[in-house]
Amino acid sequence: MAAKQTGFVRKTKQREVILEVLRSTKSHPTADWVYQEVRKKMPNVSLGTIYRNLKTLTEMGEALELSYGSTYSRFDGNPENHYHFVCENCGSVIDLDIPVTDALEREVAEKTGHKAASHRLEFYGLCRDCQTNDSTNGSLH
Amino acid sequence: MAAKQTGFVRKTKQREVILEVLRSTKSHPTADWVYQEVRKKMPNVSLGTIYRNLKTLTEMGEALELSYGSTYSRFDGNPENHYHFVCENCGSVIDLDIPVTDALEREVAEKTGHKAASHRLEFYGLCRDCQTNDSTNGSLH
DNA sequence: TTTAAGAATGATAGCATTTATCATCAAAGG
DNA sequence: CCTTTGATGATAAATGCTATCATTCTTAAA
Ligand SMILES: [Zn+2]
Ligand SMILES: [Zn+2]
Ligand SMILES: [Zn+2]
Ligand SMILES: [Zn+2]
Repeated sequence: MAAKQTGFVRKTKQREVILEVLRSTKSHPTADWVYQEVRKKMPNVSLGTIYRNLKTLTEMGEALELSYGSTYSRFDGNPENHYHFVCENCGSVIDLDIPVTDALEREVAEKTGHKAASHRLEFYGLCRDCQTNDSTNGSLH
Repeated sequence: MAAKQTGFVRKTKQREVILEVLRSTKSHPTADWVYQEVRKKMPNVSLGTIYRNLKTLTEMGEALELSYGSTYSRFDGNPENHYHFVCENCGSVIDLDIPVTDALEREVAEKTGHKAASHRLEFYGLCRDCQTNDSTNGSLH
C-alpha cells in the first residue's frame, strides 16, 4: 500500500506528461479524461499506465485522488489540502479559496479521542454560473 | 434521476427489512453486508433488490449513501447530516458527535458566490482504539 | 560506452461493484 | 375478486479499476 517494497521510482516520459496534463487543468478530471489528453501527445499510451501513474503520483504527494459518488475517481493536480464545491446541476468541481482550518482536527481529538491527521470538506449546491442560468439540468460535461 | 415518472412507492416487506437492518447498526455497512443480514430473515432476497432499495431509501431521505474511496459505497441509517471519522488503520467509519455548522455554507456563499445546500466533512486518522493497540495494520473489519 | 538488473510500459484479461433487463409476483384500490 | 402496475428474483451486462506478462526502457555500475 505504501511505496514498492524494494524498488525505487524511475522517471518516465509517460508520468511526466500525465502530471503535465493534470496540472494544466482545474477541472479535477477523471482518469479517462487524462487518458484522452495524454493520447494527444502520446497516442500509444495505455489506460493502465494512466491509472498506474495517477496512483503513483498520489502516493508521491504530487496529486490528490478525490471521490465524489461511488462510480469513479477524480484527480487533482494541486496536492495541497483545499476544499471543494460540487455543483449538483452542472457537475463541476470547483476549488474553494477559504482557509483550511486545522482547528477542526483538534476539536475532534478533544471531544472524541480520535486523532485526525487530515480532513476533507466538500460543499454541494448550485455554483455561481448555474444560479444565473436557470437551466433545470446542466450538461454534466 | 428523481422519483419514478408517474408511479408511486409501494410498501414492501423487503424494503421494511432493509431499513430495519440499516438502522440496527452504526457501522455504515456496504450493500453486501446489508444483503447478508437481510438474507438471514429473507433467504430468497435478491442482491438487486438490496441495491434498488438502498437507492430508493436514500432518495426518500431515510438513509445516506457514503463513498470513501472509489471501490464501494457505504450506507448510513441515520439520514440527518453528521460528520464522520474514517480510521486509516482499521477502516471503521465512526459517527462524530460534533455540531454541524451551517456557518460554513454561509461563508462559502459570501466568499465565492456558490450557493451550498449541504456539506460533508470527514476526518482521517487513527481512531481511539487503534491508538492504544499499537498494531501496525488492523483488520479492516 | 557497454552491460546488466529490474522498473515501467502496452495490451489484454480479470475482478468487484453496481445497474439493466424481464418474466413473474404481489400491493393497492375499486 | 379483479385489474393495474410497481416491485421482486434471477441473471446478464456495464462500468471502473486492477492484475498479469512479455517486452521496452531507465538507471547505475563496470
Ligand atoms: Zn453548476
Ligand atoms: Zn482541487
Ligand atoms: Zn481504528
Ligand atoms: Zn454516520
